[in-house]
Amino acid sequence: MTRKSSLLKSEKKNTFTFQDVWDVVMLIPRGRVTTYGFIAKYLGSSRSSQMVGIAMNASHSKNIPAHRVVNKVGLLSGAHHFGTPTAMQELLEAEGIVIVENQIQDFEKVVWHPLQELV
DNA sequence: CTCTTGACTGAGG
DNA sequence: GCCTCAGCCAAGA
Repeated sequence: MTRKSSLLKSEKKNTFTFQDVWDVVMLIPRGRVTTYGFIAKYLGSSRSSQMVGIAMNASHSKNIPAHRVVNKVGLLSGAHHFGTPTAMQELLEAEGIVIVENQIQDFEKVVWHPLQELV
């Protein structure tokens, strides 16, 4: 069917819940990272990247590899929310990622694109 | 119901 | 590269 009309009107809200974010984060391969923006875009709301960050804040005590999510330039913007200021960096380094001054080196080589690689 | 809080991002200057 | 502004919206108080 033609969904032209249904797209013009809101056929479905492009919202997502914390659980949706966590589901995607758990798919990030070991030794790779992704960004808040990519997750938001994958979930159909590319401008809601900040919601992804809030979801990460709520992921404490859960089995979520939140350390594999960084901001668009490879900066460990969420490092402060781990137990110690260096916990996030140490987790990433344990997976082979090189970090200098809170910034991932060779970011383009380790970033994981859900839209491309998750089909 | 209202209001605040953000681990963000893209555009414009 | 820097800074500011506005859009985005779930969750909790």
